[in-house]
Amino acid sequence: MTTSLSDIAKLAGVSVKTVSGALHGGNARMSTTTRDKIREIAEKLGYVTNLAARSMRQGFMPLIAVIADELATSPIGSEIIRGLDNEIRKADMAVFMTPLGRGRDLSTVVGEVSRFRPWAIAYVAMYHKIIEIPPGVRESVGVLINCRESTDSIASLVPDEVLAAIEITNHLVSAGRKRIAFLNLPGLLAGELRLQGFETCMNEHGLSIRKDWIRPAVRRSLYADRAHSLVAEHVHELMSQADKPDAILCGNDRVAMEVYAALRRVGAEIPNDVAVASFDNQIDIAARLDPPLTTMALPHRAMGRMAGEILLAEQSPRHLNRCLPFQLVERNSVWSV
Amino acid sequence: MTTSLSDIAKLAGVSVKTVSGALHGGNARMSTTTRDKIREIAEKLGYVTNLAARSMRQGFMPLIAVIADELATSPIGSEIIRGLDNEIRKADMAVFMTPLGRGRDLSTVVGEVSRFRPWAIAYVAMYHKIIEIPPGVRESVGVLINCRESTDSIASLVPDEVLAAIEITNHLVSAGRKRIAFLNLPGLLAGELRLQGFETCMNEHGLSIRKDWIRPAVRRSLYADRAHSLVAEHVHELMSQADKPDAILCGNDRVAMEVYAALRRVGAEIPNDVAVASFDNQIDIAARLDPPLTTMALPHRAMGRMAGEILLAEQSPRHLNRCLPFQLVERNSVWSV
DNA sequence: TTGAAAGCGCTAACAT
DNA sequence: ATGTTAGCGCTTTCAA
Repeated sequence: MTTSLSDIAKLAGVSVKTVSGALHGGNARMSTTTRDKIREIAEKLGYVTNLAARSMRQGFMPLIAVIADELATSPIGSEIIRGLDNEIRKADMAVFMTPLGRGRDLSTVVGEVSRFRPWAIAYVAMYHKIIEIPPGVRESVGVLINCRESTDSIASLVPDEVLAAIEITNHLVSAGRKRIAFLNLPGLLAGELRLQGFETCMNEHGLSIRKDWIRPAVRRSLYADRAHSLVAEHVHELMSQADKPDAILCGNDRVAMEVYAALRRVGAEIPNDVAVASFDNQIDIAARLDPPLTTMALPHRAMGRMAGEILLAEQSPRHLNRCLPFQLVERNSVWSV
Repeated sequence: MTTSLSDIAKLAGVSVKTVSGALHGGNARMSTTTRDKIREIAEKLGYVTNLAARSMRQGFMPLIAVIADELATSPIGSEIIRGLDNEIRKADMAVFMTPLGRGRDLSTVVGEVSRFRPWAIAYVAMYHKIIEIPPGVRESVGVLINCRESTDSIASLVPDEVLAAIEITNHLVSAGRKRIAFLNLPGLLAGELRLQGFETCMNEHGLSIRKDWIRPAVRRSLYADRAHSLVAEHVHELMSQADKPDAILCGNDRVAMEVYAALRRVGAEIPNDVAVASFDNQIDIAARLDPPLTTMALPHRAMGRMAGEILLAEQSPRHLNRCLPFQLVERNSVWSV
């Protein structure tokens, strides 16, 4: 069926070990002639390393198992994966992604993926949250991405929501906006932290924070598609006041998308009448809105990359919690061009 | 470190084979007492099957490797994966996804994933296309998803674009629309086929097809984010004619999103003045537009599921090409509610 | 019903 | 510079 080292050894008239050294042992010393001969034969026979066999000796498969929060419809996960993949590829590892869901809880799934004997297991949440990892699997999980434990007993990587809110608010203020409304995501950790940042920044600039201009973008606490959006009515109310906002900060790009529609309906122009800014940089949406949306890009790629570094490190730190900065993506919804 | 069958065997005072039978051999006949005792010990020791070791005997790992077209930012892939995952999970297999990209061509990646000895390899394209699989790896790939070879030498699953276009056009016509414009995706197989369906349906209804109402949504042939969108000007032109369209069929949901904005700018209401319909059902967009968008959902899930069936079948068919139907998702952009 | 032993493909330790 | 051997954890054949 498939070619093995011993097949090659037989044809080359050498021992299996020599073949192993020639093909895999980068530092194995041997005559160039034998090495070349072996490689030639391997090539001709279409030899492919059997990693399962190798793992029997090494004790692990060159795999990083990634367990995702929910059955990720989201493009969110893919950026994280890409960052992680880029990083661990250097160590000749591969990522192996599995979703939770439908009665498959974390413990179950950790058990399932452990059967493959991955080098490490990462857990990634689809939105920034605090989670509880069951004690039984706590030792198995090497890093938490986009979430953290309340006790921080596992290394974790999260976006710096507070800083992001400060930066984007700052950006609005630099653009001369003083009357900023915030259509936030209710019941979400991200929303809570961003509100902190928003208030901090407004205070620093000596700008007044109008409590009734800070509103939830959706009715339900979870920002699902079916959640009833409150954007249209909020925008309508805000814009029919005598004292209108000159900027609307949005909980995420999808909220911004609805804000665009609502603003258009009340005849307000973006950004001349009202600047719009947001969080996420969901590329399909942000780049395609008219005008293209200025938004804070989540550090998904960076979280993936750092997760890789942590998992490959000699000494994986356990009690590390890093907040990674967002990146401001300037488009045309804040400055009039 | 990790518990092995022999550890359990020692503790239970039985042979390894007996343990293997008790834990994995569903049909292995043995006394209930030994079986229970073994299972209890395994549980206590936290035994986890080593699939790599098993694969040494079986010759393969219980993995389906999925090679994706491009570094999938897209949520597109995830629905396919979900369908596939659901299906192959029944056979206790797992999916293992790897993207192409940056000098990692198909042959290379097939080689890479083959080292894991997966049960089968699937290839999935991010958009419907005809591809060329290099002869060297043609035997390794078990199924093509969302694409097909020109020679159909590998089983393939694609969306039925023609039928979808017929159905959505039909839907528009049933809603009383007679003057339908089509902002199609240029240079794409999907666009070509959908145009066929559109024309077929219009002809069947005896409706006139105005050539200058069939326009490309973007300038470049590839529908990338940076591609220059022509939507705004097209809509503006179309709507400033005396004889305006009463419906606009869009190449995909992102085009529809821009059409919404453009229609709003010219003061046209959806769906009263102009109905809008589309292809894709990109959920983040379609469900959130105002009004929510009626669109043909791609059969991603179904393609994934069928791919699983094909790969698990005793006799994987090679020369099969199946066109799977889209599903009409009615929202509020066609019928006025 | 259970045990013993071989062998899957590979690498590491020890020999030559 | 190369060969020999053992053994990773599992399943399978052959014995008992």
